[in-house]
Amino acid sequence: MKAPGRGRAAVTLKDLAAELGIHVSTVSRVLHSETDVARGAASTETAQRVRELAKSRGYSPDPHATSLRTRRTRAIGVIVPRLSDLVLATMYEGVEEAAAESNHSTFVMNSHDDLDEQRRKAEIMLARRVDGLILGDVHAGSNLVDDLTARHVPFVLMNRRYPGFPSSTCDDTAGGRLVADHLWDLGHRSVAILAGEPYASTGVDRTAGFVERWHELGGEVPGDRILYCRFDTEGGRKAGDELLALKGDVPTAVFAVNDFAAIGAMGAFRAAGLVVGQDIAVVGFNDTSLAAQLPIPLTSVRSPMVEIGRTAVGMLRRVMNGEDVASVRHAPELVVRESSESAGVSARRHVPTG
Amino acid sequence: MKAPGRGRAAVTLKDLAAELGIHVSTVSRVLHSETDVARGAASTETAQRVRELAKSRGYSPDPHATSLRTRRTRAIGVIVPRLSDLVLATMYEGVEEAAAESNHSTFVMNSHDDLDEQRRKAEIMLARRVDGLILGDVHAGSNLVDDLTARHVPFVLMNRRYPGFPSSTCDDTAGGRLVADHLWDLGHRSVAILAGEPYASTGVDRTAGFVERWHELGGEVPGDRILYCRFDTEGGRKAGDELLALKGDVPTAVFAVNDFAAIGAMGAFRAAGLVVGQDIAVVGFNDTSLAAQLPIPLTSVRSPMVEIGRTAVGMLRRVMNGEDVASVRHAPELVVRESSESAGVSARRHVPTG
DNA sequence: GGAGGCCACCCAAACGATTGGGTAAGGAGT
DNA sequence: ACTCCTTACCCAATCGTTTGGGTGGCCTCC
Repeated sequence: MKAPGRGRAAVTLKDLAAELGIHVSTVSRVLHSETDVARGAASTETAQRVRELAKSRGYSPDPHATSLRTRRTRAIGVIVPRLSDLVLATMYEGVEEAAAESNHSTFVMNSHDDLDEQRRKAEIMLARRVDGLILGDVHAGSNLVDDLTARHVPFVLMNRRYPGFPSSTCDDTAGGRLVADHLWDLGHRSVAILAGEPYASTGVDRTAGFVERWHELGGEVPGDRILYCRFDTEGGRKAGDELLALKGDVPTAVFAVNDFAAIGAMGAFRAAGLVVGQDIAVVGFNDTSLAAQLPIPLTSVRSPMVEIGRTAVGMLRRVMNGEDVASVRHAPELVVRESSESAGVSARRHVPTG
Repeated sequence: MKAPGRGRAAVTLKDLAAELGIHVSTVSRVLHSETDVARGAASTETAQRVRELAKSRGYSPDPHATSLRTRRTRAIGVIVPRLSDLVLATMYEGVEEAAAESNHSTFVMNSHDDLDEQRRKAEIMLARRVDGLILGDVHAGSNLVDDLTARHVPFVLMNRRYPGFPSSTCDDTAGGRLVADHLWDLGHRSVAILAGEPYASTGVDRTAGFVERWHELGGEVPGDRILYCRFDTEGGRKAGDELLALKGDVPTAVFAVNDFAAIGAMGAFRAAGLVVGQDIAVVGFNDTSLAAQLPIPLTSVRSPMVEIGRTAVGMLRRVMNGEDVASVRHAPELVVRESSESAGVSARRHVPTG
């Protein structure tokens, strides 16, 4: 009669030791150092027997006993705004892959981009005694990073950067510049930016890169043509509607710092009778799998999301080792599609609104 | 001089006990039973002092020590095909919420819908000694569920069902029937189904529900009009192209068992010169946040994804308690939008392909 | 043939929390 | 005055691993 629902008493070192008639510490040492016979812990022959028995009994070390003893868990915590954001979910896939390769597990939690929740989730992770944290949701000006530093918690940033702390991000500034060049070359001179949330470096840097390059080229971006918005379709839709409601001409091109916002904006434009790719060019960011498959395929800046996640893990491992690491900004790449293929000069400049 | 990168020696029960001059077991008992003073473990006064000190020192119990002793981890493992699938990511949000409420942590891993990887990930979770598993990626006919049962691992299914095992899913059959009624009422008589992967009960049930109701209404669905496809835009695009390449008339309505597949199909239709919502009706499934914001808003069946995740946690807790639980099928709801608003009778029946 | 050096192990103390069983002091009951 | 009960604690084993430090026996070397 066993406890209902729970079962399978795991095989322990002690079990193996007893069955082999040797001491548990010997077994431990043999199993611990995979390759060589840990500093003469046992004879080659004994080591062989140990490993065979361990395998046949399906021994797997109890991670809690190990952690208790070694003070490390081989677990890392990941906090993202929300996994239902495809961008973060994809980065997390990279994190999971890379973590698995170095024999680490990952905990992931959603902070919903809320400052309190970020803290709360971080505390939960630390209470779980993770070895380090990857923060994918850092807010500009948040002091969480300072607090974690003061507490000597090893962590790195992902997706969004924060000056002075190591981060694995896309080179968002460069991405913004790519878009500026592209639209300028097409002849566009009147543009607007759906800039994302002001607390996220992603949107801020993409916008800044665009504006910087646009100025270099001799263009200008009026302040009211930079609209903050959420990083999802709904946010893009709203910002698109706002843009159309502004006094003055509708711009001939729109740069949305996120594919989903771009999709939402495309909906708004279409509802207003504009044909995207013809009357108005739209460019997104991240080149999510959707972009290429949309009814009107979306021009977008490809960011290596999986790689960003993988890099974050590598950096975190180094930080956990006490090394200093430098931030990595992954190079983006522009992928031109139908949504911005027509030249700006041929685009309608004056659109009757309403 | 402290170890680089790592730090903050956690305060332990022993520390508290020493400072109060009482025994560690007394402290444990006081802190353990939140409300009452555990079966007279300490005086009200002492209990008070203990709790105050614990709070001021920021005591948080070492989960590994606890797990080692109690043989339970308060962690549950979640396996999904991929978190970059918005549907699963959203369900996972429900899981995370509900788990947090009952003081459980969650590990989540991607199996990429690969049978070997499912097993591998499950083993990793079990090696981590999770208390139970939530499988969001079960394949029809896979024997993983039987193996887990044989090993007395508590688990429940989510998203996809498997006869004979408890699952929290959408009532996919009912969802399929809703779509059949909707399209039939609009006058459509020639339909096709993008049915998803044959190993996923979601697609299979949605398809079966549709076909069943369609037959009841007097319609028919030729076998070659049921196309299997991946649950993403690319899969939908391919299946859409295949559909258009079939001999015979293009159907007037298409039911894609997944919003992303629907979006991909819409791309294929548009590329072929068809206007979705006019020449051809398209209906998706899940009513993801994208559906409403698309340039051509997509009719979709809303499934309560967060609730499905939450329910899975509740069920798993009961299973872990050794209780028997019944599967839950959450009721879906049809949300009609522009992509299927025009009547089928007025839709073009003969489309020149190419 | 004695010193020294492996070799192949064993011993035992941790790590932090839980928990079944004490036990001493004080009061109540008879 | 004796027993019996509470109250308010303490004791110690235990969970499974890790790891610094032994310790015999055998071999080698000069």
